[in-house]
Amino acid sequence: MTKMYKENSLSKNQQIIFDLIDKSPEPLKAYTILFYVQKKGIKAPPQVYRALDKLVEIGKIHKIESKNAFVACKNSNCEISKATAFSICERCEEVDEVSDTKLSKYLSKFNDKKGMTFKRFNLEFFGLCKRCKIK
Amino acid sequence: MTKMYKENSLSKNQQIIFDLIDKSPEPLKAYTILFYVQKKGIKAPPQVYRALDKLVEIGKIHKIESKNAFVACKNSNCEISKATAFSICERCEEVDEVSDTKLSKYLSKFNDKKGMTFKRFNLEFFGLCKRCKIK
DNA sequence: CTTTAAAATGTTATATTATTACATACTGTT
DNA sequence: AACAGTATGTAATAATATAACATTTTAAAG
Repeated sequence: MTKMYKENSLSKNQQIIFDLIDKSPEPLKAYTILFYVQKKGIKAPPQVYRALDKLVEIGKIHKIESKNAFVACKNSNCEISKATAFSICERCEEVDEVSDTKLSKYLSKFNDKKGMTFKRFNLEFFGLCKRCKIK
Repeated sequence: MTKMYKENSLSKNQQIIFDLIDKSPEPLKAYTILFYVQKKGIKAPPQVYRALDKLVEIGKIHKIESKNAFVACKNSNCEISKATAFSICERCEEVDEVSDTKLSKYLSKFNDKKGMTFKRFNLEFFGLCKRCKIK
């Protein structure tokens, strides 16, 4: 019959790359990740991209599309990357995941006029963070 | 004094590239654009990217971040690219600009908890379009 | 404990997307 | 005519991402 595979644990490369992203205070790009994990034996881009793809798929990380960079998911409530929202400071480049249940519900229920059925959305807000506003 | 420059007309390259994008039924990528405009004398990537940057800046086109592709703005009411929303079919790749005043207002007024001031947002919905749902 | 399908890995090469840097020309105001 | 801002042309290269193929690991099922 169809086999069941474990869903919780990460593979070696996935774990290495997730740990790095999770510890990072800022979004990491694929080649920055590659640079840092070379000492751990991950030597080539496909290894990085494969792990990233998988981590995105299972919702452990998100891709910030406007920056081609990746952050760990801090919410447990963005159900497997179906509903993501980020705030991005245009000056200091700080990125935060916006977790607002109302917003998330509002967008998840949104139906467009042309009859599309939405499975997923990604929202990116741009502006100035608290600190950068002052300066 | 500070000079005033014209704000309405596009330069030659900008016009060529805008026309191409505007006529296209689908988002166009930079190198696809480059291919099509070579017969008009635009030969190198920087020429394309510069025109694209400018057209985005003045709100004549938008970038679909998840696809690295560009579409013409069909709304006159997304005030200079400050508030953009798109629906993207995951099967046929069709992209439409979502113009929903309520949604736009809701998101423009959204304030996050960390005190950021938002100037702009981009929202991308993914799912299946009407036609692809049937198949 | 062996077989097996799925998942993950390793590796080389290459494709795609985007920018730097610098020289030149055009545009419209003063 | 002088100028400042904008746009253009061009070559080179940087940054991001995938294709293709061989091999190995994982863990469920027999």
